Order: sequence, then C-alpha cells, then structure tokens
Amino acid sequence: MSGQNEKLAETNLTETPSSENCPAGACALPGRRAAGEDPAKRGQIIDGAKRVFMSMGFDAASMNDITREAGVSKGTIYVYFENKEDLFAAMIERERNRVVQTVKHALNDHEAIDEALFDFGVTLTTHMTADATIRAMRMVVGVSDRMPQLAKRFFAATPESGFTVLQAYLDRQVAAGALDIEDTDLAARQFIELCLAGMLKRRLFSEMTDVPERSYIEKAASSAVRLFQAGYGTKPENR
Amino acid sequence: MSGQNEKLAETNLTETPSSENCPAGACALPGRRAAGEDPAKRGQIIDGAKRVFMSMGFDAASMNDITREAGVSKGTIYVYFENKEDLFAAMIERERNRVVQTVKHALNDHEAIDEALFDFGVTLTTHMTADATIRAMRMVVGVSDRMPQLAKRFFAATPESGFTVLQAYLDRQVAAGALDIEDTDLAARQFIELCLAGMLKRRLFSEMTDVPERSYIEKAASSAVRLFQAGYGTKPENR
Amino acid sequence: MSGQNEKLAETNLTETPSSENCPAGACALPGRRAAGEDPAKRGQIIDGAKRVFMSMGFDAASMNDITREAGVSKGTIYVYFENKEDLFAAMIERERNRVVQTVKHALNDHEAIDEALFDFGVTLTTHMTADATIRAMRMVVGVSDRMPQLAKRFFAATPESGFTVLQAYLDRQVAAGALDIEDTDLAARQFIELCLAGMLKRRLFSEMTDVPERSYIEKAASSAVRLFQAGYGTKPENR
Amino acid sequence: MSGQNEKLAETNLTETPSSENCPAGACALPGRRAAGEDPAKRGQIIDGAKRVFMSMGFDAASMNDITREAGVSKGTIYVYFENKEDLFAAMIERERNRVVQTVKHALNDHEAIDEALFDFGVTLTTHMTADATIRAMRMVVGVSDRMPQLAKRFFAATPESGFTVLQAYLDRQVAAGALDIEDTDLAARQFIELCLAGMLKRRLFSEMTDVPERSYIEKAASSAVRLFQAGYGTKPENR
DNA sequence: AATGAATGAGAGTTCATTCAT
DNA sequence: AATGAATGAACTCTCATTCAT
Repeated sequence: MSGQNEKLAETNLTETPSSENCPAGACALPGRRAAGEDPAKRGQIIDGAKRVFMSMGFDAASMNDITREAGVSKGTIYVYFENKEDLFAAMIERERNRVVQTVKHALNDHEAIDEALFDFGVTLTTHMTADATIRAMRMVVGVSDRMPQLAKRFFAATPESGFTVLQAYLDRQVAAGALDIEDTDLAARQFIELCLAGMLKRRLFSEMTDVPERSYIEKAASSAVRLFQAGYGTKPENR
Repeated sequence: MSGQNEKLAETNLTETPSSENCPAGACALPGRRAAGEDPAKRGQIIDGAKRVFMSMGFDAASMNDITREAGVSKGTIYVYFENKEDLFAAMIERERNRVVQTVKHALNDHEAIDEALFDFGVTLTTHMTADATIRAMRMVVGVSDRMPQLAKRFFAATPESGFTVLQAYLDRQVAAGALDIEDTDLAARQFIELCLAGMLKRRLFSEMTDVPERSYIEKAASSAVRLFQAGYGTKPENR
Repeated sequence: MSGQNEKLAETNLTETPSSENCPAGACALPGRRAAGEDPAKRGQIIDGAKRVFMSMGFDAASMNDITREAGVSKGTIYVYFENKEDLFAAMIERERNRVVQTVKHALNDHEAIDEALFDFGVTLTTHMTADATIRAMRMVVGVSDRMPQLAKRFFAATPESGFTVLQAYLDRQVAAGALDIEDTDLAARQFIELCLAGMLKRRLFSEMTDVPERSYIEKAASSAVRLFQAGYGTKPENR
Repeated sequence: MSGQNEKLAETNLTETPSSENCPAGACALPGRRAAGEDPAKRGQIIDGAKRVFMSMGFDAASMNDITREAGVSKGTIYVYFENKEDLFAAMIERERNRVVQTVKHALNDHEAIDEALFDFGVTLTTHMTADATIRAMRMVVGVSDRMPQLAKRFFAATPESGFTVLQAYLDRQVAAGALDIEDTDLAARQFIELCLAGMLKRRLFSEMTDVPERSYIEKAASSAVRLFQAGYGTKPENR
C-alpha cells in the first residue's frame, strides 16, 4: 500500500558509524534520526497533507500546497514518502487506524439486546457521518479507480469493522436463543443500514451539509432496533 | 472523430427546407443556429465527454481526449460549455435525467404490496449497483468538494428519486390502511437501505468489484420485504 | 531516430473540413498549418535549440532556455518534438544533412591525383575542424552512451561520408593503375587521418581553441599527399 | 579546478606516525588529519566517483550515487572537493597521471626503428581504443564546453603524451641520420594517426562498439610503419 | 460559427549543496 | 572531523484555455 519504508532500506545501505556502538533499538538517542524516520516530522507532513487533501481532494491538491501547509520542504516530503499517492495512502491509513480504535469498543454487552443494539447504532452512525469521516470517504471513493487497494483497506476499517463486531454479537445472540436469524451476515448489514437510514449517502453527496442531529440519529437507531426485533426477535411480544 | 456537420444536416431536415434549393456550399446559411445552441452538437459533445470521463475520471480526462472522442474542435466545446467543470456537470445532469425516467415507473399500485416492494427493491438495487452508476457516483463524490451543488443534484436524482417515489407509495398504502407507518420518510429510506444491504458502499469502495449477482439482490430484497412487513405491516397474513 | 511525424499522424485523425474540397497536396493554401507541421516554426525551434545546445551541451541546456531562445512557448516545442532527446536528435540530424551536402562534392576529378587528393584533404580538414562541426561532435560524443544510434548516424555523415567518397576514388585510381593499394579501406582512412594530423582531436579536447590556419591545413594536406604517393604511388619518381 | 591541498596530504603521509600510539577514538586527536587532507580517504572518494562517473556519465551521476559507492558521507565529499565538477576533475586528473606512466616507456631506443615504431603504435592504439579510455574521453568531451581546461589537461595526457615521446624519438633518429624528416612535430602526429587509422573516432561515436581486434591494430601499425619509412626513411633497405 | 495551434502556469519529482548535530 | 537530513531551485513535461484564422 504505502511503501514508506523502502526509503528506509535504501538510506540504511550506508550505515551510520555510531550505530556500530549502539545495539539495535536499544539506545533511543536524543540525536539525529535517520532520513524518513522521525515520527514527529512524519506526523507533521501527514497533518499538512491531511488538511490539504481534505479541503481540495487528491488531484486538486498540489505538492506545493502540502509543502506550504506542512511547513517542510518538498525534498523532505520525498524523503518520507515515495510520491503523492504514497503520501495520500499514509494519511488515509492513519485515519483508518483512528477509526478502528473508535469502533472497536462500540458494542458493549449490555444486558438487554435492545440497549446494546441502540448504543451500537448511535455510536456507529455518529462516527460515520462525522465531517472527517465523510471527507476521507469522499477522497477514497474519488481515487478508488486508481488505488483500489487503498479504498478496500479503508472500507474494511470504516464501515466494515463495525459490521464484523456486530455480526459476532448477533452470532452470540442467536446461539443464546435471543434472536432468530438465518443469515447473520445479511442481518448485520441490514441493521447498520437501518441505523444509517441513508444519512451516509446524503452526507457523501453533500445533500446533507451538516452532521445529522443527535435526535435524528437516535430516532433512526430506535426505529432500527424496533424493526430488527420485529423481524428477528424471539420474544413473544414481538410476534 | 465523427461527422462534425451533423448539426446542419439535422437542422435542415425540419426547419429550413429552403436549403434544398441551395447548391451545397453556395448559399450563406440563413438557417444557421446561434453559437452554442445546437442540441445535436451539444449531445454529441456530451456523448464524447461521457465516454472519456467515465473511463478516466474527471481530473485524468483531458479536454483533448474529449475533443477527439466527441469529434468536435476544442473551440466548439468552449462555445457550448464554459469550462471543463461545466461540461462535466452537464454530462452528469443528463445521466441524472435518464435515471429519473427509469425509476419513476418502478412501483405499481395494482400489485400486492409484497410483490410491488420486491420488484421495486430489485430494480433499484440493480440500477444503483450497475457499473455505470458506480463510476458516475465515484466521480461525483470525488469532485464534490469542488462542486458540491453538482453532487447534490446528482444525488437528488439517483438514490433520491427512488426514495420520493417510494415514499409517495407508502403514503398511499398507509392511507389505505395496508401499512402502519408513522414516519414514511424514514421508512422509505429504511426500505431502500435494507434492499441495498451495504452493496452500494461495497461497490463504491471497490470492496465488491463485480456487479452483485441477481440471486443476492433478490435475497436482500426478499428479506427487506419480510422485515418491512414484520415492522410496519397491518394484515395478519403478512405476519 | 526522431519521431517527429508521430504527432502528425495523431493530429490528422480529426480532419479539417476544408480539406474535403482540396485535393491532397494540390492547394498549398496560405491558411493555417496543422500542428507540428509548419516547417518555418520547426526551423525556428531547431535554430533556438541549436544555439542553446551548442553553447551549453545537452544536459546543461534546459527546455526553458530553448523556449526563450527559440521565441516559442514550451507547449509548442512539445507539439513539434516528443521530448528533449527528440529535439536534440532533430537538430543534429539537420546539421548532419548540411555536412553531407558539403562533403559530397569535395573530390572533383582533377586530372592529377596529387591535386585531387590535396583539394579533398584541405576541404575535409577545413570542414571537420570548423567550430560548428566540433561543437556538434562534442555533444554527440557526450550523449553517445544514451543515444548511440544518433552518434552512429552522425558519424556516418560527418567523418565517414568523406571516407566513402575517397575510397571510391582510390578504387578507381587503383583500377586505372595510377595507385598501388592493396586495402583501399585502410588507405582511405589513413589519408584522411594524415590530413587531419591530429587536429580533430586537439579541437575536440579544446587543446586547439581556434580553427587551424589555412597554411597549416595546406601543409598537412601537402605532406599527406607526399607520404601517400611515396607509399602507394606507381610513378617511378615516387619510388 | 583540482585538488587544492595535495601538498599537505603528501606531507602527512610521512610526518605523523605518532597517531599509531593512540587507541582508536580515545585520544583527542593530536594525530588527527586536517579536514580534507587524508589521502587515503581522498582516494577512496575518487574510486567511488570513478565507478559512478564511468558507468553513468557526468550529469547522470548523482552525488548520492557517489556517496553510496565511495562509502563516505556527503559532507565528507564536500570537505575534500569543492563541488561535483571539482570531484570529476580530480578523478580525470588521476586517470591522466596513470596513462602518462603507461605510455612513457613505450619507445625503446635499442630496437630497430621499424620494430620500435611498430611496438609503439600497437601499444598506443590498444590503450587509446580501450573501453575505459573511450568512456573517459567521451565524458571529458561531453563537458568540455563547461570545463575546457579539464579537457585540455586530459588531452595533454592521453593522446599527447604519446606524441611527445614519439617526437623526441624521431628527433634522435633524425640526428642519427636514420630518418629524414623536416618537421618532426607533424611527422609524429602523422604516425600516430596512421596507427589509429580512424579507430578512435569510430570508437568515440559508437560506430565501433567493441575494442578493435589485435590483428587489425597490428595491420594498421604495420602499414603505418611501411608508409612512414617510404616517406621519411633514408636507408635503402627500408624502401 | 468553427477551428486547432499556441500559450504558459503549474504539475510531480530530483539532486547539488548546506549546516545542525 | 564527519555525518546525512533538510533544503528549494530547477528540471521535464502537461493541459485548460484563448484567439487569429
């Protein structure tokens, strides 16, 4: 995907003499870092790139813009990243990781299924309709012809990691007899879509310019839970 | 690429039969159209632009490519369209209109609700996951930062026109007592998302590279109808 | 070598309507020329390129320099020539053709062999030590690793075309019994080198900064003829 | 252009053996060399530069390549050499010196003139048509517009040092009455060119891609000796 | 009205050189 | 003294747009 470490290899061909006295990884010396390896500078570049990419899109953003925004020279960017695509991929990858952390713990095992699903739905919807998420998605979708692997990886993190967590939860509930679902893969996708209720699409296409209101998200989640229980519940009152 | 004088030919067919009396090339064209106003030439340009944009994306497509593909000169394009963005917008707009026509009649009042919803779901899903649709959506999403109005208009046509039709249908069914829905806006969105079952997202993000199989689309639609009836149905036989 | 006509083909894909009325090649109309086909502009570009390449060498010359010197825009250069190498090759090719014209008639069949060889030697030496020739040779030699075919072609014109003419002449003289040469290929090379007497090398390496004086060229040619007659002549007085 | 401190470097070779008594890195360098004055390091840099320049040419070679190949840091190179041109000049200069040593002893006074000339011709031709020589010449010629002094110095060594040796030899033979030459400067140049028989030019221009065969070199040298004796010899048996 | 040759700003990328460490 | 990360000017080449024909 990224190739940000190919530089590293090349750079290290000529070893720093000082490294002879220094067991690998042991001395985290305060001194100079190897080319393309200073995480702070790397982060600084990605920060600048993110601002530029987010506001202009991949193609419209120029490396000069990023240079200016990141506060580093062009040459430095090319030490840390192979090219524009690589830089973009690195930025998306970082966002991806942030997303994964957010969603990972979204489905706490509440005692009541209703509450668990409701919380999960609200959390996921809130996250997925957030400005940063939408912007990132737009860009990724925009370049997915040229960088399909990137799009795939990003997707795997953003909408799909929630899906994975939910499916596992549904499987547990089915096994426990609390839900009656034949195809938990389909059911998980359905629940997520019910919660999103088209908001993601409307956000992506700028039809909804602002983040949806909390009340609307809750309403959709609540309705999603009700429909879900009506269709997949085992409790008599839902029959 | 093709006949650059089609416009004159067509014009003469209906509006200026007098030109029949006029030896080719001799008379100085009283039937000539104003600059940038020949719909045939306009269509020809958009045809070429569509092919180029669809296969390369907005930024990667060059006006020269479009010139070549449309068979008109660069200057002519700039008579009909202000700039590249304008041309792109016109092309998207035309696709939008075509989509609207397709979906408009997808819901039949005379069928049973289950069948009507099922047919509608299958038609909409098939259309929205088609290659051409996905490509167009990707492009629109990709430039939506630069051209938000375009994205909005496009969205209004593609996923939303189906929504409008469906909501009106649901309103009728609620009025007729066949369904029990409090918020038909939300319900319509829910049904559409249930049918899509995440396929649109997966297609957009290249996670699903090929058009989904007919059987999968039907399964999702069928499950959507079942859930919908379970949640919103009134008749016992639909339970 | 050059590829300067690939543009032509591409450009002509979309034909000018006017060409319908115009038999190919017949009407040399004063109107606009096709892209990359105006010989005057082409010549103008090559002129500028020649000045820049000659004074800076291939690598040190920038396309911007050439743009400035030729008085055309960068885009125009790239319509006429594929890239920097192509432009360089075209310029060298033009010089080559000029050289060939010069040398072609250098060996007039004087009645006396001595006079013919002397005139030929003086002409060839004068030409090959001229500033323009030396500069061109330097550049060609400098890029011959990257563009060996170009170097070969250039060589075939410059030193070698004289050689071909001379060898044919020697063959005739041998057949007529006026010279006694076993290997006319070697002999022709020897005569040329005797006339040049190292001047080419000294010029190439800047050891001789100015064009050699006419008197020195004549002295070398004269001595070359004498040596040649001594070694290959059949007349008794040379024995 | 070249090594500004050669004198000091040489001095250090003999004057500071004291550094042997000093454990590596321990003593605060009374025996440390001044910056840019260690001849071994200088040689090491030139070695790397030679490999890179020879295989890529002057412009295509990057200082990074040389850094890698020489095994020293960029900063160090810039301590020893002012810039890229200076480094190139130093490398060429060193090659020059090596060549001079080779050719210096190529003419033996104790042989018969024919044999001495033949041996000299073969040695010189072999050396001057060798791959390394041709490569170096090409590079020097290629940059001779930018670095004319370098070209001149290089030439003075490579073809010209042979010339000097030969001219002195011819002078001795003329004084001894063994040859009858009015202008030994011209004659020496003539003999060298006769031996080369255009091979140098053909090699430089890639017209002859491989080193000439020994037999061809010998044939040219043999013919050169014959022509030379025919034109300049005094002894009847040489006629 | 239509053409397409010409423009030139600006794209991504490289690399000789510097200087803080 | 030696290092190599950082610099930024300069590179080749592209392309949306203009305007003389």
